[in-house]
Amino acid sequence: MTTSSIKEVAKLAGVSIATVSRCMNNPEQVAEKTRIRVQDAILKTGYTPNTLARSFRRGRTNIVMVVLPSIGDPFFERVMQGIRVAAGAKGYSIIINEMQFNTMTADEIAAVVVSRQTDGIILLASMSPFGTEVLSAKSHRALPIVIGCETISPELTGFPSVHIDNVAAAREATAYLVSQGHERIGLVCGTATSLLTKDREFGYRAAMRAAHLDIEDGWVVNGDLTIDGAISATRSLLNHDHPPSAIFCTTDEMAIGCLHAIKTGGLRVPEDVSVMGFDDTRYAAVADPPLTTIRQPAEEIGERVMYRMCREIEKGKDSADAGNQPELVAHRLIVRQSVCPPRDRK
Amino acid sequence: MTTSSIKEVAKLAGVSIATVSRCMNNPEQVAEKTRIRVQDAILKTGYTPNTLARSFRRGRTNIVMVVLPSIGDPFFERVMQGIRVAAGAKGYSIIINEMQFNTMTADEIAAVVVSRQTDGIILLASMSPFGTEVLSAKSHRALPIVIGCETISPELTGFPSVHIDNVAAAREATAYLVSQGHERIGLVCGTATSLLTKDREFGYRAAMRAAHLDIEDGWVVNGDLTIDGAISATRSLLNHDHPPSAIFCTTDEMAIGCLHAIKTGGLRVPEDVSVMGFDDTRYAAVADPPLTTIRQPAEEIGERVMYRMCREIEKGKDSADAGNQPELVAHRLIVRQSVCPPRDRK
DNA sequence: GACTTGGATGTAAACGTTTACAGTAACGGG
DNA sequence: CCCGTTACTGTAAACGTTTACATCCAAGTC
Repeated sequence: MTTSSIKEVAKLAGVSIATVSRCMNNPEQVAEKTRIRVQDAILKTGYTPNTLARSFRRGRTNIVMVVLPSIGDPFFERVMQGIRVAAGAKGYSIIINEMQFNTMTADEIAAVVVSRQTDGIILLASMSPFGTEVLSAKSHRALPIVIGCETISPELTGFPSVHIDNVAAAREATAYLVSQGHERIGLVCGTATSLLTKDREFGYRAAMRAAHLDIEDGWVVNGDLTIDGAISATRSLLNHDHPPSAIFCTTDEMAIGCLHAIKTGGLRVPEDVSVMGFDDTRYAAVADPPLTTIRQPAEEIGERVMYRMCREIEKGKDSADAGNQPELVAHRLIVRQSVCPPRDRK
Repeated sequence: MTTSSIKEVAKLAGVSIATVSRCMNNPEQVAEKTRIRVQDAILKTGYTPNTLARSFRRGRTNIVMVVLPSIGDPFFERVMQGIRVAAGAKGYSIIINEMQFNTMTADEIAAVVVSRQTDGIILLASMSPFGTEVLSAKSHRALPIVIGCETISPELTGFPSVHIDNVAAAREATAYLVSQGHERIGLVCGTATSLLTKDREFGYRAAMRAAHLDIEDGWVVNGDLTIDGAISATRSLLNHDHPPSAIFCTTDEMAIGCLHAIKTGGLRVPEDVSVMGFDDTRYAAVADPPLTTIRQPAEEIGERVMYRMCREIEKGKDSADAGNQPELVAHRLIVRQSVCPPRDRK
């Protein structure tokens, strides 16, 4: 059965197509009795508007795309949760695009931008400077972009964003380790493309400096954001001439791998080595031992990012881009059992 | 700067818009020298086709939607991986929709179906019978639906699908527990809406029957597919008058919660209680102890589902629906360290 | 009763493509 | 030299909406 269009509804109801269209979009403009006649006709024909035609005509889709590093990340699940409630409230649909490693290139994103399939893009993944270049060069028309979670990098300045203060949070986490008596603290950090973990690294270094503690060569090592990467990173830390008594992982995901590597190496957490995570994903509390970590208000970030996006879309092209200060949200240190004072206090 | 359309390209190149269109879609139909002239013009104007207009005109979007229970699920991440490579190879984009608990209703899905925003739907989540009813009732036009992972339920018969044999896999898992000497085996299963975990429950029961083992009241308990749910489910199992010596969780996610509940209850895994998982997510190998589990070839499922979808889309409406046998893929028992013979062999 | 007002509806253009069809020019064979 | 063929290109309609504008009619207003 072929799908029915507005024309058939109009014929059946004995009105023009304009009236049918008005019934759907501005019901208050049409007289009550014709309105119910039209609604009857809609029911009878089983009519549903062709979204494609509508978006085409309107020039907007009411869809926003969110780009995230990877599906299956327990942290972004929480962010998405927030995005979804906000989107629902404002009548937007969201589609998700994964930028797994190199799966989705900046070019592809730019293609989406330019081809007007979405009204805006929420970036939860960091893009290489090259990527953002492409993005701004190609998208002549100002398609709204809002950044979430990610720290603002120089190239991204000018885009609105909402995130925690990653530097401060990492400083705090490191300071907590120091306050427990640790002096040899290692870092398992992310790849160079992940700006936000770079910020955390920066915070860690700042805290170490503030505490007048040295960072020996080989104490900060790349865990590449995966469990396996964190495992080998941790092993190299444990094999160090002066192995750290505490390890700060810039991500809970990596902390999971870190715990595993320490335990399979025959050491105990936290008695032999303390471990600190970041994010507070749902696995943090059930890790063995439960992870001491930094909690991000992920749902809140999601909601605020989406609301911000709505404002961007609605304000259109006219108003000048004033007040693009990043919105900062509050993080929180969650103390569980993966950190304790070092054994060999010297 | 306003976005350029095919018309401007045509004007600049001194040809008609039809020729420009042909250059993009059937380049072989246009003479070489005009083709390069047009391509020059495209470059100069920075023209990119308006996807919305194109999809509208063509009546297809080259987008398929995949519906999954939840973003942030480490198992579906692997399936998505497979889907993505297949989609890329065939020139499709995919958009993801999460059916978190009741977030996305069958009605909403049906709306997408009917409003022609996608060329097909891949269902990785089970839908209630009610849901599928809605789906088939509302989608007059035959929009392709392919089911992945999920077992075929009676209501879904007729839709193509690819998945493992969940019943057999669960039977095998249970049989392995039995082979290790366990006689008191509990089950932490999913909710009633999750058909596939129901199938696993069925397999468990079949294996118990085959081994002439009783299932006492209270030995199968609903873990509701979450970590927290599994924790309370496990606690109730441990408080049972005759607590099981082994627990089979129909999902690795729940097994993680199960491990945690056992260990915080002061018991050891596997010495006091053995635990068996299902899925082999990336957390299984780094759990403490590493989980013995059933591995699903998730990437393969994804790829095959997507290829199947392509065939459905391309065959169109004409050919009869012959050969909708579910495609079965092979699972595999992965033995790690969360299962050992029971202590108190009787 | 003529004139204004305003509410309800219809008419038709427009959005940016694709594509059936028609048209043109060049060319080769008779 | 004419005709048919081929290769290319242009014309215009169509896809299903939305919406500016025109039209119509009933109800006031003086």
